[in-house]
Amino acid sequence: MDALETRELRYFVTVAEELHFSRAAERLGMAQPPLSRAIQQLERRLGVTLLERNRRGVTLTGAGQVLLDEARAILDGTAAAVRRTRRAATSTNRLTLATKAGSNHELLQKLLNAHAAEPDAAEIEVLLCGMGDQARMLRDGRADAALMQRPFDALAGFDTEDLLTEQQVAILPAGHPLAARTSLTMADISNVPDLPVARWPRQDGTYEPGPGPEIHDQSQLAQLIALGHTLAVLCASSRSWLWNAHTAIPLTDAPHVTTVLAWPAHSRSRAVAGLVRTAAQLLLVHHSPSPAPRSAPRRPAAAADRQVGDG
Amino acid sequence: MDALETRELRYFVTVAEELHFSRAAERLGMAQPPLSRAIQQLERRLGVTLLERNRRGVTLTGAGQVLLDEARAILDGTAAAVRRTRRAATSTNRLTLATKAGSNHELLQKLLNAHAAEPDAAEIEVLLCGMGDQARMLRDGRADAALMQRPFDALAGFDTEDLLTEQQVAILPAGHPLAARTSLTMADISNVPDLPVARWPRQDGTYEPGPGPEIHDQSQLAQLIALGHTLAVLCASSRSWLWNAHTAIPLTDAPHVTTVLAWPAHSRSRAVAGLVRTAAQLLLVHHSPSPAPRSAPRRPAAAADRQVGDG
DNA sequence: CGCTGTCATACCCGGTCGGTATCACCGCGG
DNA sequence: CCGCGGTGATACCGACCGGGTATGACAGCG
Repeated sequence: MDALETRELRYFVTVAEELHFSRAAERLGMAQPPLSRAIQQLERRLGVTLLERNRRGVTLTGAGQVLLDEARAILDGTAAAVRRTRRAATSTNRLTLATKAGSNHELLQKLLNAHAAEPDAAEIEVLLCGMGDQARMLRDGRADAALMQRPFDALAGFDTEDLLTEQQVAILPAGHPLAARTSLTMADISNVPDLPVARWPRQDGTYEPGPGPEIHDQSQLAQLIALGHTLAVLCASSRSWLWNAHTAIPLTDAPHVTTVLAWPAHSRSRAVAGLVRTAAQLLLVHHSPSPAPRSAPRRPAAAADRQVGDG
Repeated sequence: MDALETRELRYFVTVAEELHFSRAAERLGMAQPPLSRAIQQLERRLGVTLLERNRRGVTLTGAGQVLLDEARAILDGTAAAVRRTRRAATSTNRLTLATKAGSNHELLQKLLNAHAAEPDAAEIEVLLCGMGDQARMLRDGRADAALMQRPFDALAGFDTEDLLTEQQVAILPAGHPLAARTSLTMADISNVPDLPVARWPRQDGTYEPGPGPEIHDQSQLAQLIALGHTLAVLCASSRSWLWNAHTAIPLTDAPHVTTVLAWPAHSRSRAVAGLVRTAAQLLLVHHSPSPAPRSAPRRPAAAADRQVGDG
């Protein structure tokens, strides 16, 4: 009745992407007829038509769109499962921490120091990656944990531990008139004629249109600001890598940014659990206790936060 | 090199659960030799030993434990994919909302009313389920959205929209001495000799040991409290279903409970998006604007919250 | 009205999945 | 010490099914 072999999902995803059986078959390295048959079988078993075969082309039905999303997630999941399993077999008591290159220098340093001081600590390999890549690394099993930022990064599907909340600041070329101000608002900087705001890639790697330059990494951004070609809004800890030619001005009305330690929601890795524990302790040391009484420092293991009470 | 057919994962999970090839084969409705061979192939392809075959029994290796978790998630995912696809095919512009039976009556009512008033609103089927079942319903594709509570429910893997944050209250039998108080603390109620605190099931359905009765649903709890056999800690909105024989006393030091609307993180359903939108509007109407400037009301569609700025 | 290009159908072959029989090994008890 | 029961592994075999080739049905188009 139900089976959904990954082979079928691979086939379906390819066809759904190409919307063309012959091309899909070519991409899959097989002939077109067996591919058609496989999709037909899949549709028969599900009792659902996934593709509308009109004259001149194939289109996805609503159900097909749903299955496409699901299938992609499943295939990514299996690839991640392979990687995680292989990594678990080869490197025990090691762990890969993904972090944005050139971001949160000090926090990372503190975290690594604290963790190294811990007895029986796992060896940490730091994986520097581009802008939104931590989520992908975490999702596909190339990393065990990551430093990410709310609300910028997509945290869905991860457990997180808040590490540091900070204001955002505007980074301007030092000589610019606005650089003399002691504070700014979003309105102040959103329409400066000679300083278009820098544009970051979105989740899918594309950029929304706008006058500002497209940013790929932090060093490029630093250069562009120093040259007076753009301004950027960053979290306050970015001050650590500013140049002399830069000025950072606090933004009063920009949303706060919270740097979090994130890990796959169902992780049971002892190494990750250890890192989260040290991170939580780090938090207690450097900040006042959180205002609302928290249930308990979350551990990745059981996720069993359920306590007393309910409604 | 890598493939991971779901058939193999099913086999591996069964063997890992039974830790016994013959029994696993029996459960799978097949003979033992092909099962052994399938697992061997899997291990060879992964290049990882998943099971340690000692004399007298089979044990999981570390990598095997990792793959077991991953495989379970993948298999659950495929089952959910089938359900979601079938539901998408049959019922368009319908949506199933899972909620704890007898909980958040008023909020649910408001949400449904607001949504019904919306033009072009999807038809909502309310699925009442037991204590922690909403997460499962959401995960396995039987529901499209759910009302859940932080920090009690496991929200990992879901996108959420906060709806209502409230204090917790202690529910006591009306005649009890403590019922005369105007407020209580957790310490006050944790060790009342004649009123052990009620125990709820954990994620896995088991109960942690303790003197109080094991609670299965809200009506049972109400009865037990009225009889003077237990007390319970619930969120304030539970007052709506209290009996005359009950008294609700605010708890000053219990963590606040937030009721959230949750949906699968990658959902692109238009119907869910509509519900989330009305929920967000409901929020704006009934509460003051949130203290911290939020980026934007999150929509399930793109999840593209990434905006200006980064670090 | 063929020509082209689409997906579906018909048919065949070979790999592989699963079954049966058996082996190798170990612990145990007579 | 030697069978006996019970484990998983191996050997072999048949049948099914996944894949290939050839071809059909059908629509758009020059």
